[in-house]
Amino acid sequence: MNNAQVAEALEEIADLLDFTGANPFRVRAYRNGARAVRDLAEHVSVLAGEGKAQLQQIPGIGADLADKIIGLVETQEIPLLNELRAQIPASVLALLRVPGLGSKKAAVLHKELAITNLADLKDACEAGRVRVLKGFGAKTEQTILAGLEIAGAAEERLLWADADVFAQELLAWLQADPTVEQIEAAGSYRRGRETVGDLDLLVVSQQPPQVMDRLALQQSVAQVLARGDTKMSVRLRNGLQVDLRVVPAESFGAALQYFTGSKEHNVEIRSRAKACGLKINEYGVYRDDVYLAGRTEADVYSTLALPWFPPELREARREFEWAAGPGLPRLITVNDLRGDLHMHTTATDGQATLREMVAAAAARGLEYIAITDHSKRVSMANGLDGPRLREQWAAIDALNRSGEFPTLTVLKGVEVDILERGGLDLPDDVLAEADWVVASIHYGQNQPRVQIMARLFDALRSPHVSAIAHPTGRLINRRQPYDVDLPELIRGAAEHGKLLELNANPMRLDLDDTACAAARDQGVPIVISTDAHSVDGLLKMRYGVLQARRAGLTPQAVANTRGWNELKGLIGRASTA
DNA sequence: GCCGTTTTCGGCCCGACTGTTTTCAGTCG
Repeated sequence: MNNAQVAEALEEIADLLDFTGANPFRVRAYRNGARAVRDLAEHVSVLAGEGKAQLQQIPGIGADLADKIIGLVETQEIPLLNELRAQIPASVLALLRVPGLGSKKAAVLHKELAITNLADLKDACEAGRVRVLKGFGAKTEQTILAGLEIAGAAEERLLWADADVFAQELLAWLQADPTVEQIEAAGSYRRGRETVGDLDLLVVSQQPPQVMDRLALQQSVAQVLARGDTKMSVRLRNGLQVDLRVVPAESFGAALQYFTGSKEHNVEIRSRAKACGLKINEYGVYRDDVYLAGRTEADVYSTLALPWFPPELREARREFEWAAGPGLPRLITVNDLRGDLHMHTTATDGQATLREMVAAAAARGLEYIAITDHSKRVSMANGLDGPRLREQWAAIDALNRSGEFPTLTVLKGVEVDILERGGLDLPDDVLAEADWVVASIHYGQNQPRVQIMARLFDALRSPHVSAIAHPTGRLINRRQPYDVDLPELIRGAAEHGKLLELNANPMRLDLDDTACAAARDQGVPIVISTDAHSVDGLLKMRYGVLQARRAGLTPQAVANTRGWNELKGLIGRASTA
């Protein structure tokens, strides 16, 4: 039973309790518990084995949830969950995904009309049976029908990189309005989440209606969902919802703080404010209704004796602990990175030649790059065998010697496949000649965990391997990662002195922020690499950096902030953490 | 159900907008 499964069970209890009209704070307690377990770097099942007291160390897990988790780990079930499932069909929970339907209205639909799934709901709306219910009306019925389309359309969150395109477009569009004095995008986009569910835009203007009119005219806006004096919501053609808030200048910082979130971070902030006799809302910080601050975020935080938090840290994980103790980490930036250690060329499945990649990297100011084309097992990509690889390495030697790119060192590398039956795809004598070897799994991804781990440890034990590339095999929104025991992999990397790669491809980011933080805590250096298959691919570094920032990584925690000679010294050196 | 530099009980962030209401509940972020 892994953390995700335990978290899912607690989340399901929260959903079902919510549906039954349970105490909302009890519902929230289950949700908080689920989140705490999901964010845990260790195995919750291991902690459960060590006893109740261990589990209760986790913030958000009390005596009751600890018992339930222990029971779940031991018996694979939670009696409360079984009872709730018997009471409420699983398909009913789908109703909660319809925008505009919360637990209260959904429960009424289930109870009064015996609606158990989305198809029932559609029928009932079309037959006019919903509008006659108490608290519902014709308008609600229409809202539900419109919402059903969205719920049905497999509501997918946008990748941050895709949301970024729309955010920049909308910001530029609104910026052109002369009454717009300040503008910023907030929400999960500003926090740099891997995926973004909606965009929050914040504007200072003396003329809110004019700004709202302008937003409605933007070419990608399909529909205005709601519009008031200060707030407007629209839906873009691609389905993305955009919320616009117009606030006075003295409230801009408070509103930016508020709408950046996360929700959990804000709950903590407001609780603290309340404890000091202050009130914080999106308009400012108040004592007895007297305005104290709100113009900038730093002003707001300083009323609570807190530092300004980089948005990437605002998840109510460890930022408050850091603020109270050692101070916030100096987060890594793109400019800290001096090399890129994973990229492909036309020798295998890349779109640019060796020379083109090298020229682009030099133009970007990188000090070193490793060319890491695929090995022969990856036949679809025309992977390299020993002779072809040595041929490429000879070309790299010649390029380095030529002096054509004096500021850039090109390293002889390879992305060697970890074979299905274990072992590496190239002989030791070839790998021994490389400057840099990343090992990764491409085939046999459905194998059981023990087998996957055995293969990964084959790579960790090889004296020639420098780093494990895409250690979880995750593809966001696409495919389940392979079954890897991440804490064990991190321990193995620490023991054998290997690095772990954070793939900067925004569709991969296969070490999530929790995993990055766990590696940091175990003293395993992270290497952020683009895995570029084209010249433009080299620009993706910033997506990986965003992920590293969310994990609170400093430049010291990331290997390729160092010069190549220093980085080389990290490989094979067992961690001291 | 969790939690405690006022508390082991009584709190738990706060406001905008909508629709169905004649003063407010539900939903959302």
